[in-house]
Amino acid sequence: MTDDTEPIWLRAERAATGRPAERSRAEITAAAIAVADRGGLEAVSMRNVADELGTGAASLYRYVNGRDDLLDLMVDATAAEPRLEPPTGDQVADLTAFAEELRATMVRHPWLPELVLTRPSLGPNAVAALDHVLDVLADHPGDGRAKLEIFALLNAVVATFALNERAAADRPEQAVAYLRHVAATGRRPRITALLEDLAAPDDRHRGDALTAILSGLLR
Amino acid sequence: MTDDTEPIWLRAERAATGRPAERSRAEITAAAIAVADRGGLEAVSMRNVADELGTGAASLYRYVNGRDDLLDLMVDATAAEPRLEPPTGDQVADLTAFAEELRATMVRHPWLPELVLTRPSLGPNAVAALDHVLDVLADHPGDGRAKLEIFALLNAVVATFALNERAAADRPEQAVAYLRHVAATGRRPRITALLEDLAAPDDRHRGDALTAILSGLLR
DNA sequence: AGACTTCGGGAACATCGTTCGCAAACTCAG
DNA sequence: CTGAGTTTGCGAACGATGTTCCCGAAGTCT
Repeated sequence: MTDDTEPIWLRAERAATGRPAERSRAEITAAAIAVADRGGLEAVSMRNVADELGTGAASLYRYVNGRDDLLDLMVDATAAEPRLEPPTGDQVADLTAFAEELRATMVRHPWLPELVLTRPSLGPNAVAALDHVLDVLADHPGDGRAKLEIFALLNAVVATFALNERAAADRPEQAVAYLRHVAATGRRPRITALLEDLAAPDDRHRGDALTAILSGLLR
Repeated sequence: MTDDTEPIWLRAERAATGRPAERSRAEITAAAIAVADRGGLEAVSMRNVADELGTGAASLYRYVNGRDDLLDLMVDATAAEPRLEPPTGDQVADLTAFAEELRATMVRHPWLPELVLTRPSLGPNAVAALDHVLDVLADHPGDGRAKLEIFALLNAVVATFALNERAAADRPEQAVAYLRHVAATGRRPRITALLEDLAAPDDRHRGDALTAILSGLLR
């Protein structure tokens, strides 16, 4: 019997003896991701995922300790999607390239930013990505703690951008509705000016902010 | 009848006519925060909050469109806690001071980081905080879009730190359990080295990373 | 005083995560 | 080949959740 308090990555997938399992963790993860891609995070219920697989909901508990495990598996599965190019020597450029891969993954899976931000857990694929970032930062002075911090912040910043971008795209008026009301009161001139800037066309290209952040962090 | 698609801040609180309400939005928000402070976010159910107030669960829907509204109210209520000191001229220092106030608020309300990260919404108190940041950045070149970005990132970074800090404090072994296993395989020397650095005592003082980020962003 | 409107909240509904228990499917020792 | 042992699949059930309905109670306004 495997310890239930261990992360799922350390629990044995199948038993050597007894009736063989009909499915694998990977299949279940893929089904969960399919459901999420189609209906968002809230659609990822045990019953929905089971339906996607054509099984009963209770069967999932043979592969996973609960819904949380499922979410962890989903996150780590997507962590395999970014292409990890060999370091070029330009640390900031390498990291922004990785960040762009991350962003593309999050566009492909709109439910991902929320999970990444809420659920800090490192699975095998996330460790591979971390290893890649450590590779890029090999020549960088500073201990592992600082580099781990950079990795965490890179993920968080990209996820935050992705989340905000999506919110602005899905409900454009809702996002600024209250700001507009505040501006209308005339009591906060700085907010009013801000709204005028938001109305202007966006000529900045994405990634500027991230480059600035990374430049600061790498000192 | 107020439009249900509007953010809650634009919906009238009480009706002018008819039976007067026995409670206020503020009371309900305070009850929800009390429940969350005591039992975490998942304890914030309509029934629990109603119990805290001594009312029925269905009554809450007279004040709020649903649980999501309640969460928005909670977030904005905490946005009033940070003290907003007048700008000194040192932008980075002023922003890190604000960030420290934010962090303290999140320590007081451990459920807050998750909401801040997941739910980008600006209520009256959040707008006041934004206004303060705009005040600090008054002399800064760059349009409102960039400043709004700085505000969003400031919140996100502080919340990310708070979340990770809490996870590390609550389940210290769980966080690195899998990393330790990866190191034990010997197949990822960079991860092994990272773990050794993590074992060493932490001599960096908090806020270094944020200062670096802000310096980069403010160029 | 009567029409009107809002509020409080018990009851009910759909859905959720999860547990239980048992029949079926398989491995392995003898 | 057999039977003991182990694991899997999963229908049924439990408790908790968010939310809606409905109606009596409690006010305001003409």
